[in-house]
Amino acid sequence: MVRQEILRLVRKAAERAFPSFDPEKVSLEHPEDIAHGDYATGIALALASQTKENPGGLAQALAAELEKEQSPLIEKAEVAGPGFVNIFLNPEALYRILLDFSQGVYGQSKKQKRVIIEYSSPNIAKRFGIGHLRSTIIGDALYRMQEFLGYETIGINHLGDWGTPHGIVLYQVQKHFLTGKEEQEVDSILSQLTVGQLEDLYVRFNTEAESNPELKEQAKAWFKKLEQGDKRARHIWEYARKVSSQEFERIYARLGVHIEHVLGESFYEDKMKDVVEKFKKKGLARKSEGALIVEFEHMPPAMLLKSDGTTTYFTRDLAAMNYRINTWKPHKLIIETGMEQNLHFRQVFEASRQIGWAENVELAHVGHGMYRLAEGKFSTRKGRTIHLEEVLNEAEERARLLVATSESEAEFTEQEQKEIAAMVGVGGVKYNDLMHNPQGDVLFDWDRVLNLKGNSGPYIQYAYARSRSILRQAELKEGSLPEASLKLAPGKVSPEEERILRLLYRFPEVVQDAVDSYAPNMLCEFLFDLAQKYNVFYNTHRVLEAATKEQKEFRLFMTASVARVLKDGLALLGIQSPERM
RNA sequence: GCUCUCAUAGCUCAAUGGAUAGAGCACGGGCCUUCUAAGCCUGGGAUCUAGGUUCGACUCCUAGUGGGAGCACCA
Repeated sequence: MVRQEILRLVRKAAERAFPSFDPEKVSLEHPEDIAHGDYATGIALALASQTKENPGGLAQALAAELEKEQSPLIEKAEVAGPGFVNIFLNPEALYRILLDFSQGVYGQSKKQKRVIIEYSSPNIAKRFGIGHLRSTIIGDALYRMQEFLGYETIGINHLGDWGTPHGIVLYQVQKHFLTGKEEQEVDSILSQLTVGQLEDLYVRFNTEAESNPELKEQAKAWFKKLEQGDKRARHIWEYARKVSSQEFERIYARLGVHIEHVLGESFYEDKMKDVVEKFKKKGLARKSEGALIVEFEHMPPAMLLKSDGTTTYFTRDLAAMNYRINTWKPHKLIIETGMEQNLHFRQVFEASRQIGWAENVELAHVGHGMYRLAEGKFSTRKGRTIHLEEVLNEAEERARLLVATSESEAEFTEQEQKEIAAMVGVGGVKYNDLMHNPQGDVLFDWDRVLNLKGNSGPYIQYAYARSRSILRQAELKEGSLPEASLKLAPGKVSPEEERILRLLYRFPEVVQDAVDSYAPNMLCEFLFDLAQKYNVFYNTHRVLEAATKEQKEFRLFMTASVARVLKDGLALLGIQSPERM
């Protein structure tokens, strides 16, 4: 990565110029205006305020030391403004980097660090709602970006398949479908139940329970039966889990998401007893009002066992922590869920540390905001949800209407139209989710979710399709760009081209930043910026009819680099790039 | 009541403490005989309030206002 190398050089120079300055405090940024260079550092300013020296003089000293490094990467370092040192990259080095990019080589380092990420984690017996899109897609993007950076990444789908809510489903199925039936009929009755029906039963229960709170006791009793291994409870539960998993797999396939391990809450069923024992033995658990709790210094307590002896999700998540850390020995464990679980995971992490499981692992909870309706909020319990399939169908339909009016070189067949509409529709829905900072809520608005113009997935896909169209018509074999195309230096190329060149090389560092801050929206931003700059170039200059052979080759080279980065960048977001649209 | 989180243009979002706060949507005006107009150009518009820290604050601290979430038998 370019930034790492520049940072190293600036630190070395700073050590010589200002021996008292902590090299760790060296800051590096991309100036907004490219006239201010590719990188800039304001450390002379920071230092000057401490030593009361002239910041301009300090900056001069730093720039001089930096020049002495004679790095092939740096063309010049100059002092500007109140005391910034602006660093300009050497065009030739830049070209070499971009040449690698055009062939998909990004200089990723193999760090061999192992990272576990838990994401998606829908509840069984409910259809896949728009709300589950966030965890699924943010998690998927983080997964892909980490792999890109060279981490060994393990994905886990922590299916919500255990706990009292499932008692509701068991109770309802028994009451409405199985009461008074013969044992041999049960299988055929169950096999006709759909996830939609299970969800309806759940919603109905909650409505009825509002006027009849006693029902909740029934649900609890059924969950207890399940936990104790009651045959009927087990039977219904297994069926609900199976039919839900099939439904989820269908959605995942459509989203292009694959999660290696499906280890739902029920997987930890037999591992919880041990967890409870360990906490008791270490004196970390205490009886309170009949329940068994763990206490914390600056947080409310969390419950290991309810007064009826059943476990809670706190118990299960602790068992999951223990299992994952023992099984995979990760350097880092990330859990992606809604932010309403922030406190819960702070408790789980703290408890894990108290008992000594987390000594060699960094724990991170990424809590995302939820989809919000302008008129109020979604609630599965009350049946106010938007199912993801509905959204995807509508998005694909809108994309298909646009594809039909495409000005692409050739007509699309029916099949091609369908494929493109799927890539564009699904890509648009995903991008709309990922472009938001995970922490914030996302206002659900049909027109926005299905937007195919402006800052959207399809906008980036469109820029890609245009660039590919040019490369096709140039009949260029991939990876066959001649070195001759590198003769044009920045400064000799147009501003539209230079802006692209000085943006492209940042791709890997943007991915790094997005991973470090768990924010795929940073990559969205970058790709949109790049697509936008390419569109500006596209509208200002010709590639295929460039004035000189040299210029044409240069523009083809740049187009190939842009195409590659757009495609690979979208892929990290889990979005496909159609060759034509 | 306590804790966490958010507050930037009419709307939806950007901006590791740095140089003139950027986009998109919407609205007004332009650009297809030329590589895809899902595009480009152009115009108006914004940091919740009051203090503080800093050479420098949208960013950090304190208080307040407003939205969201959580706070033991739901997950």
